[in-house]
Amino acid sequence: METKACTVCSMNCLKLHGDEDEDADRNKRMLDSSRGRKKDAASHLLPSFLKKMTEVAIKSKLQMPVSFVRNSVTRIGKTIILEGPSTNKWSVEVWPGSVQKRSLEFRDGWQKFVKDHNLQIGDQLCFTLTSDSHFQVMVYDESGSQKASAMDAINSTVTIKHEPKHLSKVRSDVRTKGPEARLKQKVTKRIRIKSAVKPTVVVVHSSDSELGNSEPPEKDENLKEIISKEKIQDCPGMDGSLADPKPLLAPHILQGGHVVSQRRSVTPAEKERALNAARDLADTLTNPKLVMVMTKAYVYKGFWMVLNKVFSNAHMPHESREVTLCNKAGHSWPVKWLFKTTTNSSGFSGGWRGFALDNRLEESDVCVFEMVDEKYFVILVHLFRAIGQPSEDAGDYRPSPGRGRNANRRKRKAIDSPLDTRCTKIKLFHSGDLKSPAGCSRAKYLYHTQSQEAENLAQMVGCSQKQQKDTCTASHGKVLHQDEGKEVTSTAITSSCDTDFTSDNPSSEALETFERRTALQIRPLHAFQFPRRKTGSFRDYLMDLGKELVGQQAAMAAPKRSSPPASRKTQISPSLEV
DNA sequence: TTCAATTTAACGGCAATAGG
DNA sequence: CCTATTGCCGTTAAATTGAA
Repeated sequence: METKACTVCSMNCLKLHGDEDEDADRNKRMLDSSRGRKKDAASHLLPSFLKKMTEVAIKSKLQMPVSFVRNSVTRIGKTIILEGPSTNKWSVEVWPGSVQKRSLEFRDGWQKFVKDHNLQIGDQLCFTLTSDSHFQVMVYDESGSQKASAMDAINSTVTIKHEPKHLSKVRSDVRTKGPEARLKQKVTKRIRIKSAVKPTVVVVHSSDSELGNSEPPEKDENLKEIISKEKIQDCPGMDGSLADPKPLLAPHILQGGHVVSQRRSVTPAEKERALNAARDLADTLTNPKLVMVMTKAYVYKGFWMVLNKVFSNAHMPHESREVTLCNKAGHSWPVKWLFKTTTNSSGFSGGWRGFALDNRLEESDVCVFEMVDEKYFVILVHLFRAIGQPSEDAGDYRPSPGRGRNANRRKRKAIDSPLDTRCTKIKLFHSGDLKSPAGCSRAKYLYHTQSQEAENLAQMVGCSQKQQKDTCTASHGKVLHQDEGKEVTSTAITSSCDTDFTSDNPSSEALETFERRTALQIRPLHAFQFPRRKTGSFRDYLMDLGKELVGQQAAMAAPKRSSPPASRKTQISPSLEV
């Protein structure tokens, strides 16, 4: 029987991916607007970067800025199109950066572009990513004037490769040739080797939040219904015409972890308008709701989103736990809710930063937090921008891999996971019949999964909790950062332990089941050892330091600030205890 | 409410080690 | 000698806390 997508699903899919004709139209509109043929307020929001031509850029390759690549990597394929001021196009291959590995470089085909545009050292080029793998390039000379010789440049080869039509293709290309290529190759290689020696599998528990589970709880029918209804209302496609996809705001620019707003200052009238629009919507909502105007501390730095005390007490959990924030496009972000009894300033902590960045929140924007599920604490966030459209912004902003450790974890999960996308960590160990020392793989080689099934499987193979020393962070005497030109040092020694679930004696039946269901070869662990290395000089230093600290505990107990709460794991590494 | 200090945890880099 | 593996060290982003 033929299965057909329902109307709403089809519309959402088209809104998301577009179709060929629509893409062409959309691209054309964007290009027109960015060339000034047609005024479009959204044109300045397209991701772009500026490059001054150097000798290297003239002779061989051009490197994209790391920050640009970081924010737009999913939109840059192996082959990209450069559209010059003449509107002619050049096909250029993109390679991982040879100097700055987190960057990407224009290589094959770039020389042709340089030659055809008669580019010289000092020329300045503005690259605007107008659609996936499609850059519009403006060329200026050293004085800042548009370069006349580039205005009518002709592609001397006219062998433009087809532009990627689907994002999935682009992502595939990026995975093959992008900056993550090395990681993939390395991991793939490792998997092959591990398989060859029949690794033992140990399952490690991990929370959903840690692994960036971005889907709302399945039982959240209330939210589904709300979003579904609103999508239908929002989408003119119900009458047969598709909605014109609104361009999304460009990702925020970060400096030192803080957002550097690229937006002009907001007028009092605009603030008032956004607030009124939010209040108007709030008045129509039947669920518990809270209207909040964003401040710098919420969305630019710190990212500590404190909620109104009355609302918190009435509707938020009276304990610290994970909640789910959703935007109107239906995407969700797991966010840590920190309940503080002492200061009465409970709020969103871990995860809120990602939500704020992904949804391009800015100061003076107004959020209406609508509690759509008080059982699972699912909150729908309606966004009203101080600058821009007067109505609610229902832009299709999605959880991004972001930056930092969570980002890498998500990226790795996407690349490596041999299971489905929702399973717990799988840790590979050598089997005991290898002559090399048995030892744990390092965290960076862990597989990440998060399903209840995998957790059950872990128990099935007889896993038990095991404390395993993984890392010891010692910052004593090291310069941590600069504070007003003065070096600030830390006197703390901290250690952290991974809590793993391992098994010394799993049943063969359980292992077979696990092997069958995970498609991984596993074998009982005969010897579970962590060989210790020779004592190094730094280790000696730490040992001495540990002794010293034990003798000076009284002195250490008087830090600049009050002592940390008992829950904190401030301790000297077990290996340092004397 | 804001913000700086502190803690936590991921992971890159490197060196030691083992095996071919 | 080369390659693969793995433990340790150090850095850093993100999370958390409490004082101002």
